[in-house]
Amino acid sequence: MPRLGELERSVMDVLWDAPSARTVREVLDSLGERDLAYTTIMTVLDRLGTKQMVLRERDGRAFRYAPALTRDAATSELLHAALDQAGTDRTAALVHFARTVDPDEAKALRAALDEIAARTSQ
Amino acid sequence: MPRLGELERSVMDVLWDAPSARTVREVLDSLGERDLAYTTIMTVLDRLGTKQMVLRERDGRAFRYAPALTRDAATSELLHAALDQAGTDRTAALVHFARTVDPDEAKALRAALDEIAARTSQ
DNA sequence: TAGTAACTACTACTGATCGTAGTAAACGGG
DNA sequence: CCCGTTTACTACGATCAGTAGTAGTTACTA
Repeated sequence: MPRLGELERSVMDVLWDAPSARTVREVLDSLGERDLAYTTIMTVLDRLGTKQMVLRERDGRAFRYAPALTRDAATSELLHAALDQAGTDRTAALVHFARTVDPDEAKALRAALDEIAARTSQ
Repeated sequence: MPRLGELERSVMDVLWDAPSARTVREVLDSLGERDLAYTTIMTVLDRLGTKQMVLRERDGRAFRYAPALTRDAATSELLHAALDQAGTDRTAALVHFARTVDPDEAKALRAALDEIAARTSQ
Protein backbone atom coordinates (compact mmCIF):
# COMPACT_ATOMS: atom_id res chain seq x y z
CA MET A 1 0.00 0.00 0.00
CA PRO A 2 2.53 2.68 0.80
CA ARG A 3 4.90 3.41 -2.00
CA LEU A 4 8.28 1.69 -1.71
CA GLY A 5 11.59 3.11 -2.80
CA GLU A 6 14.14 1.23 -4.82
CA LEU A 7 16.20 -0.05 -1.95
CA GLU A 8 13.12 -0.84 0.05
CA ARG A 9 11.92 -2.96 -2.82
CA SER A 10 15.23 -4.77 -3.05
CA VAL A 11 15.05 -5.56 0.63
CA MET A 12 11.51 -6.84 0.29
CA ASP A 13 12.66 -9.02 -2.59
CA VAL A 14 15.34 -10.51 -0.39
CA LEU A 15 12.79 -11.25 2.30
CA TRP A 16 10.34 -12.68 -0.17
CA ASP A 17 12.96 -14.91 -1.72
CA ALA A 18 14.20 -16.12 1.64
CA PRO A 19 12.73 -19.32 3.07
CA SER A 20 12.36 -17.78 6.50
CA ALA A 21 12.86 -14.59 8.47
CA ARG A 22 16.20 -12.89 7.96
CA THR A 23 18.44 -10.81 10.15
CA VAL A 24 19.82 -7.45 9.15
CA ARG A 25 23.17 -9.02 8.45
CA GLU A 26 21.68 -11.68 6.23
CA VAL A 27 19.80 -9.11 4.21
CA LEU A 28 22.96 -7.08 3.94
CA ASP A 29 24.86 -10.10 2.69
CA SER A 30 22.15 -10.88 0.16
CA LEU A 31 22.65 -7.41 -1.26
CA GLY A 32 26.38 -7.95 -1.60
CA GLU A 33 26.68 -6.20 -4.96
CA ARG A 34 25.57 -2.94 -3.42
CA ASP A 35 28.15 -2.44 -0.67
CA LEU A 36 25.83 -0.77 1.79
CA ALA A 37 26.32 -0.01 5.46
CA TYR A 38 24.82 -2.28 8.05
CA THR A 39 22.85 0.60 9.50
CA THR A 40 21.42 1.45 6.10
CA ILE A 41 19.69 -1.90 6.04
CA MET A 42 18.55 -1.38 9.60
CA THR A 43 16.99 1.91 8.69
CA VAL A 44 15.27 0.46 5.67
CA LEU A 45 13.93 -2.48 7.63
CA ASP A 46 12.76 -0.12 10.30
CA ARG A 47 10.91 1.97 7.76
CA LEU A 48 9.42 -1.12 6.20
CA GLY A 49 8.22 -2.01 9.67
CA THR A 50 6.60 1.38 10.04
CA LYS A 51 4.88 0.78 6.72
CA GLN A 52 3.69 -2.56 7.99
CA MET A 53 5.48 -4.34 5.22
CA VAL A 54 7.62 -6.47 7.53
CA LEU A 55 7.22 -8.10 10.89
CA ARG A 56 10.01 -8.30 13.43
CA GLU A 57 10.67 -10.98 15.95
CA ARG A 58 13.46 -11.21 18.45
CA ASP A 59 15.99 -14.00 17.97
CA GLY A 60 18.59 -13.93 20.68
CA ARG A 61 20.11 -10.50 20.75
CA ALA A 62 19.19 -9.77 17.14
CA PHE A 63 15.93 -9.32 15.31
CA ARG A 64 14.61 -11.33 12.43
CA TYR A 65 12.47 -9.73 9.79
CA ALA A 66 9.79 -11.40 7.71
CA PRO A 67 7.43 -10.02 5.06
CA ALA A 68 4.07 -9.05 6.53
CA LEU A 69 2.36 -10.39 3.42
CA THR A 70 3.33 -12.63 0.58
CA ARG A 71 4.62 -11.15 -2.62
CA ASP A 72 1.45 -12.20 -4.39
CA ALA A 73 -0.71 -10.49 -1.82
CA ALA A 74 1.40 -7.36 -2.01
CA THR A 75 1.15 -7.28 -5.78
CA SER A 76 -2.54 -7.91 -5.58
CA GLU A 77 -2.91 -4.98 -3.23
CA LEU A 78 -1.01 -2.86 -5.69
CA LEU A 79 -3.39 -3.97 -8.40
CA HIS A 80 -6.35 -3.02 -6.29
CA ALA A 81 -4.80 0.34 -5.54
CA ALA A 82 -4.25 0.91 -9.24
CA LEU A 83 -7.84 0.03 -9.89
CA ASP A 84 -9.01 2.40 -7.20
CA GLN A 85 -7.61 5.31 -9.14
CA ALA A 86 -9.91 4.45 -12.02
CA GLY A 87 -12.72 6.41 -10.45
CA THR A 88 -16.15 5.48 -11.65
CA ASP A 89 -15.34 3.28 -14.55
CA ARG A 90 -13.49 0.48 -12.93
CA THR A 91 -14.82 -2.15 -15.28
CA ALA A 92 -13.79 -0.12 -18.30
CA ALA A 93 -10.27 -0.03 -16.93
CA LEU A 94 -10.37 -3.76 -16.33
CA VAL A 95 -11.54 -4.35 -19.86
CA HIS A 96 -8.68 -2.25 -21.14
CA PHE A 97 -6.35 -4.22 -18.95
CA ALA A 98 -7.75 -7.53 -20.16
CA ARG A 99 -7.08 -6.48 -23.72
CA THR A 100 -3.46 -5.73 -22.99
CA VAL A 101 -2.26 -8.52 -20.76
CA ASP A 102 0.03 -11.17 -22.09
CA PRO A 103 -2.00 -14.05 -23.59
CA ASP A 104 -0.59 -16.59 -21.16
CA GLU A 105 -1.41 -14.37 -18.28
CA ALA A 106 -4.85 -13.78 -19.66
CA LYS A 107 -5.33 -17.51 -19.68
CA ALA A 108 -4.21 -17.87 -16.09
CA LEU A 109 -6.41 -15.02 -15.05
CA ARG A 110 -9.39 -16.50 -16.81
CA ALA A 111 -8.81 -19.86 -15.20
CA ALA A 112 -8.70 -18.24 -11.79
CA LEU A 113 -11.88 -16.34 -12.48
CA ASP A 114 -13.57 -19.50 -13.68
CA GLU A 115 -12.59 -21.22 -10.50
CA ILE A 116 -13.97 -18.42 -8.38
CA ALA A 117 -17.19 -18.37 -10.36
CA ALA A 118 -17.61 -22.09 -9.93
CA ARG A 119 -16.97 -21.88 -6.23
CA THR A 120 -19.36 -19.05 -5.53
CA SER A 121 -22.19 -20.40 -7.66
CA GLN A 122 -22.06 -23.74 -5.94
CA MET B 1 3.22 5.98 -15.54
CA PRO B 2 5.18 8.22 -13.22
CA ARG B 3 3.64 8.61 -9.83
CA LEU B 4 1.14 11.44 -9.50
CA GLY B 5 0.50 13.55 -6.46
CA GLU B 6 -2.90 14.35 -5.08
CA LEU B 7 -3.39 17.65 -6.83
CA GLU B 8 -1.93 16.27 -10.02
CA ARG B 9 -4.50 13.51 -9.89
CA SER B 10 -7.30 15.98 -9.31
CA VAL B 11 -6.20 17.94 -12.33
CA MET B 12 -6.07 14.80 -14.44
CA ASP B 13 -9.57 13.98 -13.26
CA VAL B 14 -10.75 17.36 -14.42
CA LEU B 15 -9.17 16.82 -17.81
CA TRP B 16 -10.57 13.33 -18.06
CA ASP B 17 -14.04 14.47 -17.16
CA ALA B 18 -13.94 17.36 -19.62
CA PRO B 19 -15.31 16.85 -23.11
CA SER B 20 -12.36 18.61 -24.68
CA ALA B 21 -9.07 20.30 -23.92
CA ARG B 22 -9.18 22.80 -21.09
CA THR B 23 -7.35 25.99 -20.34
CA VAL B 24 -5.60 26.70 -17.07
CA ARG B 25 -8.43 28.92 -16.01
CA GLU B 26 -11.05 26.30 -16.76
CA VAL B 27 -9.20 23.73 -14.72
CA LEU B 28 -8.83 26.22 -11.93
CA ASP B 29 -12.57 26.90 -12.02
CA SER B 30 -13.35 23.20 -11.95
CA LEU B 31 -11.38 22.97 -8.74
CA GLY B 32 -13.30 25.80 -7.18
CA GLU B 33 -13.59 24.19 -3.75
CA ARG B 34 -9.86 24.27 -3.29
CA ASP B 35 -9.19 27.97 -3.86
CA LEU B 36 -5.83 27.61 -5.52
CA ALA B 37 -3.71 30.17 -7.31
CA TYR B 38 -3.81 30.34 -11.07
CA THR B 39 -0.09 29.72 -11.21
CA THR B 40 -0.42 26.65 -9.06
CA ILE B 41 -2.49 25.03 -11.76
CA MET B 42 -0.02 26.21 -14.36
CA THR B 43 2.80 24.57 -12.50
CA VAL B 44 0.88 21.36 -12.08
CA LEU B 45 -0.08 21.25 -15.74
CA ASP B 46 3.49 21.96 -16.67
CA ARG B 47 4.70 19.08 -14.53
CA LEU B 48 2.05 16.81 -15.97
CA GLY B 49 3.38 17.80 -19.38
CA THR B 50 6.90 16.85 -18.36
CA LYS B 51 5.53 13.52 -17.22
CA GLN B 52 3.84 13.12 -20.58
CA MET B 53 0.47 12.90 -18.96
CA VAL B 54 -0.99 15.87 -20.82
CA LEU B 55 -0.61 17.43 -24.23
CA ARG B 56 -0.63 21.14 -24.81
CA GLU B 57 -1.87 23.01 -27.81
CA ARG B 58 -1.97 26.74 -28.37
CA ASP B 59 -5.38 28.39 -28.55
CA GLY B 60 -5.04 32.09 -29.19
CA ARG B 61 -2.80 33.50 -26.56
CA ALA B 62 -3.54 30.70 -24.10
CA PHE B 63 -2.83 27.01 -24.05
CA ARG B 64 -5.28 24.18 -23.89
CA TYR B 65 -4.40 20.98 -22.12
CA ALA B 66 -5.70 17.52 -22.87
CA PRO B 67 -4.92 14.12 -21.34
CA ALA B 68 -2.23 12.26 -23.23
CA LEU B 69 -4.10 9.02 -22.67
CA THR B 70 -7.57 8.04 -21.62
CA ARG B 71 -8.34 7.34 -18.01
CA ASP B 72 -8.83 3.68 -18.81
CA ALA B 73 -5.50 3.48 -20.53
CA ALA B 74 -3.80 5.25 -17.66
CA THR B 75 -5.35 2.90 -15.13
CA SER B 76 -4.44 -0.04 -17.26
CA GLU B 77 -0.85 1.14 -17.36
CA LEU B 78 -0.92 1.41 -13.61
CA LEU B 79 -2.20 -2.15 -13.44
CA HIS B 80 0.58 -3.32 -15.68
CA ALA B 81 3.12 -1.45 -13.60
CA ALA B 82 1.74 -3.08 -10.47
CA LEU B 83 2.01 -6.43 -12.13
CA ASP B 84 5.58 -5.76 -13.15
CA GLN B 85 6.57 -5.55 -9.54
CA ALA B 86 5.43 -9.13 -9.08
CA GLY B 87 8.73 -10.45 -10.29
CA THR B 88 8.70 -14.00 -11.53
CA ASP B 89 5.29 -15.11 -10.46
CA ARG B 90 3.04 -12.79 -12.31
CA THR B 91 0.32 -15.35 -12.79
CA ALA B 92 0.26 -16.13 -9.09
CA ALA B 93 -0.30 -12.48 -8.40
CA LEU B 94 -3.07 -12.40 -10.98
CA VAL B 95 -4.71 -15.39 -9.40
CA HIS B 96 -4.58 -13.68 -6.04
CA PHE B 97 -6.06 -10.62 -7.62
CA ALA B 98 -8.81 -12.61 -9.29
CA ARG B 99 -9.78 -14.04 -5.93
CA THR B 100 -10.10 -10.63 -4.39
CA VAL B 101 -11.87 -8.50 -6.97
CA ASP B 102 -15.42 -7.50 -6.53
CA PRO B 103 -17.75 -10.14 -8.02
CA ASP B 104 -19.26 -7.73 -10.51
CA GLU B 105 -15.85 -6.65 -11.63
CA ALA B 106 -14.76 -10.25 -11.85
CA LYS B 107 -17.67 -10.85 -14.18
CA ALA B 108 -16.77 -7.89 -16.37
CA LEU B 109 -13.17 -8.97 -16.44
CA ARG B 110 -14.12 -12.49 -17.41
CA ALA B 111 -16.36 -11.23 -20.16
CA ALA B 112 -13.55 -9.13 -21.53
CA LEU B 113 -11.17 -12.04 -21.41
CA ASP B 114 -13.71 -14.26 -23.13
CA GLU B 115 -14.06 -11.72 -25.85
CA ILE B 116 -10.32 -11.52 -26.35
CA ALA B 117 -10.02 -15.28 -26.38
CA ALA B 118 -12.76 -15.56 -28.97
CA ARG B 119 -11.18 -12.91 -31.13
CA THR B 120 -7.69 -14.35 -31.10
CA SER B 121 -8.74 -17.95 -31.66
CA GLN B 122 -10.79 -17.00 -34.68
C1' DT C 1 -2.27 55.12 -27.36
C1' DA C 2 -1.54 54.06 -22.84
C1' DG C 3 -3.34 51.33 -19.05
C1' DT C 4 -5.20 47.06 -17.47
C1' DA C 5 -6.29 42.30 -17.47
C1' DA C 6 -4.95 37.70 -18.82
C1' DC C 7 -1.56 34.65 -19.78
C1' DT C 8 3.14 32.39 -19.77
C1' DA C 9 7.87 31.58 -18.12
C1' DC C 10 10.80 31.18 -14.44
C1' DT C 11 11.95 30.80 -9.71
C1' DA C 12 11.26 29.55 -4.94
C1' DC C 13 9.92 27.77 -0.57
C1' DT C 14 8.28 23.97 2.25
C1' DG C 15 7.22 19.31 3.81
C1' DA C 16 7.57 14.45 2.94
C1' DT C 17 9.99 10.52 1.42
C1' DC C 18 14.04 7.81 0.56
C1' DG C 19 19.01 6.53 0.13
C1' DT C 20 22.59 6.51 2.96
C1' DA C 21 25.12 6.43 7.06
C1' DG C 22 27.26 7.91 11.65
C1' DT C 23 27.30 7.71 16.67
C1' DA C 24 26.14 6.07 20.97
C1' DA C 25 24.54 2.69 23.94
C1' DA C 26 23.62 -2.13 25.28
C1' DC C 27 24.87 -6.78 25.50
C1' DG C 28 27.13 -11.13 25.40
C1' DG C 29 31.28 -14.20 24.79
C1' DG C 30 36.10 -15.03 25.77
C1' DC D 1 36.75 -6.61 31.73
C1' DC D 2 37.20 -5.72 26.83
C1' DC D 3 35.71 -6.39 21.96
C1' DG D 4 32.63 -7.26 18.45
C1' DT D 5 27.75 -7.39 17.24
C1' DT D 6 23.50 -5.35 17.39
C1' DT D 7 20.07 -1.81 18.23
C1' DA D 8 18.34 3.02 18.89
C1' DC D 9 18.50 7.55 17.51
C1' DT D 10 19.82 11.22 14.61
C1' DA D 11 21.10 13.38 10.37
C1' DC D 12 22.01 14.99 5.73
C1' DG D 13 21.29 15.41 0.79
C1' DA D 14 18.23 14.58 -3.23
C1' DT D 15 13.91 14.42 -5.27
C1' DC D 16 9.14 15.30 -5.54
C1' DA D 17 4.79 17.51 -4.89
C1' DG D 18 1.92 21.47 -3.16
C1' DT D 19 1.80 26.02 -3.44
C1' DA D 20 2.60 30.47 -5.14
C1' DG D 21 5.11 35.00 -6.39
C1' DT D 22 7.23 37.94 -9.92
C1' DA D 23 8.33 39.49 -14.27
C1' DG D 24 7.44 39.84 -18.92
C1' DT D 25 4.30 39.65 -22.99
C1' DT D 26 0.14 40.43 -25.40
C1' DA D 27 -4.21 42.01 -26.46
C1' DC D 28 -8.39 44.66 -25.64
C1' DT D 29 -10.42 48.87 -24.22
C1' DA D 30 -11.32 53.49 -22.82
